[in-house]
Amino acid sequence: MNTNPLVLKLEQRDRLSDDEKRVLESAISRVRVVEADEDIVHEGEHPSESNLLLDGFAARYKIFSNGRRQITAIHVAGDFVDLHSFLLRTMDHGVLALTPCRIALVPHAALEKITDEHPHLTRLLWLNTLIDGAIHREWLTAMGRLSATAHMAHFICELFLRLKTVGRTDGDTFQLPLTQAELGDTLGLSTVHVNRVLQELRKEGLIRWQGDALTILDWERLKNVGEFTPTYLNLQHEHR
Amino acid sequence: MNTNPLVLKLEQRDRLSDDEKRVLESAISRVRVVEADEDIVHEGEHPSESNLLLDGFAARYKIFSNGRRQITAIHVAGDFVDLHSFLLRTMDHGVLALTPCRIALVPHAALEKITDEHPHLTRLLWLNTLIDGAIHREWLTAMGRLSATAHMAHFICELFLRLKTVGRTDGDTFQLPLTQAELGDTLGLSTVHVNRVLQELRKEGLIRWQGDALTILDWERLKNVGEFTPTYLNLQHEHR
DNA sequence: GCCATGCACTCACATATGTTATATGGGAGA
DNA sequence: TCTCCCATATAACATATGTGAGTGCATGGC
Repeated sequence: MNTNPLVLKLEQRDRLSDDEKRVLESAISRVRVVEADEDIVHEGEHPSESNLLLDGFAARYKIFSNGRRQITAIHVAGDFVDLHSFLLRTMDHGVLALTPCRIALVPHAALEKITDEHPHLTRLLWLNTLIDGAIHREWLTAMGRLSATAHMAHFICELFLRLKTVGRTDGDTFQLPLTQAELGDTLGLSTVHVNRVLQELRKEGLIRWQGDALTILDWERLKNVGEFTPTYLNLQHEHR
Repeated sequence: MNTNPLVLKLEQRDRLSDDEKRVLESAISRVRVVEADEDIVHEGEHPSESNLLLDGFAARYKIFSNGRRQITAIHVAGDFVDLHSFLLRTMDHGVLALTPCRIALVPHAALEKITDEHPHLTRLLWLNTLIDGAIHREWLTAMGRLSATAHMAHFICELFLRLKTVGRTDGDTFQLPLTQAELGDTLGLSTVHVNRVLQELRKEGLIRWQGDALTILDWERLKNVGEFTPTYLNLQHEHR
């Protein structure tokens, strides 16, 4: 199907042949739905298939014994939430559905077959995990060197662009179905401080956020506050 | 050669055939030396070869306009400091030599050939970048949810284990050739606070650090302070 | 129509970490 | 041997962010 958001995402970065699209499509063994607040994959598991998110929002997370939690990635349609488990084998983190999620399952056996027979497609899947890594690095620098406000602005800019490449934005508005507590776990902040920071962005006229709908009111200024440069998202079309 | 530290590193995770070792070896076009404090790769570049670190310490980093810097990875012998540039194309960060570095250059054309002809070896190279990603995630949770002291302890534990897998430790001692300022850029702390935290770890009898030599005096307690669990380093031997 | 629940929001206060400044000491070069 | 320089170390103070507690508003179940 044309609407597979992974295909959309990959086609932003390189050309996919019809044959490759067919191979990707047929690698899917089945589609399932996971309810909000349920784990898509558990930490410590040894899965035999990877999960491709078709619809919904998901988060990779680690928890400490004392209950503290850190979200290390937010995933949207078109993201392979645990493609790495194909080679890493043991999940070093859990993956949580933040909303109801529609998920395509891709058996590791099918992935192995792709790596054996389709070098170019393999490189694109590899690329996919490399972009995850680039995002991790960007988050690291944002956590380490940006103020809480700047970090929040940066996060909003990133999510907007990522959703846009898979056609899930509506003008300057997108769905942000996270609670402030979840946002805190994402940015490494307390819930109270998340709230403070949001008030500030609103007061400055940079964003509106009501219900699930977040609207960017002033992209230029938001980008500046968050010192956001999207190079790391690799949105260029290149032969890979 | 047997001493290629990348081979050592990969063999910790899966079996490498003699043929694969030969292919890896012959993918190297030449070896060069980079002086301490020089860039191995510049941000924004579009390199046509990747750099495999044979000896020395290197760091991936991003800088902001105002001079603030965040180090997103520390690399040691056996690490491919920019294998991802093969597919990402544009460097979204720089790579700095922290000490004099001996580096093997692997042309992207050679990597492309490997992906065309050696699926299993390709998976192992992919795995290599996935481990980088796993380390990024671990750093994210450490930055977001650990105190400065715990974060430092965690970092020391990780570096020790990574050096150990490539045979660069001496008992409980290893070379840590970073200044406190560089450590600060790594952990997202100020230099002053790095110093405070180090005093604390010393006072607690957890580490000794004189010159470049860092000795772990009490592994168990250091591990506990840093809430360190090495799952994410994927040190298990598995078929991949 | 009531209650329980979860979430956004606020306040007062606590503290980890940043900032600026200065002192000390060792190594590299003249 | 004498500087100069850089890194470590410490102190006094500033501030961003965390903590604990509580309010009020929706929403959904019964």
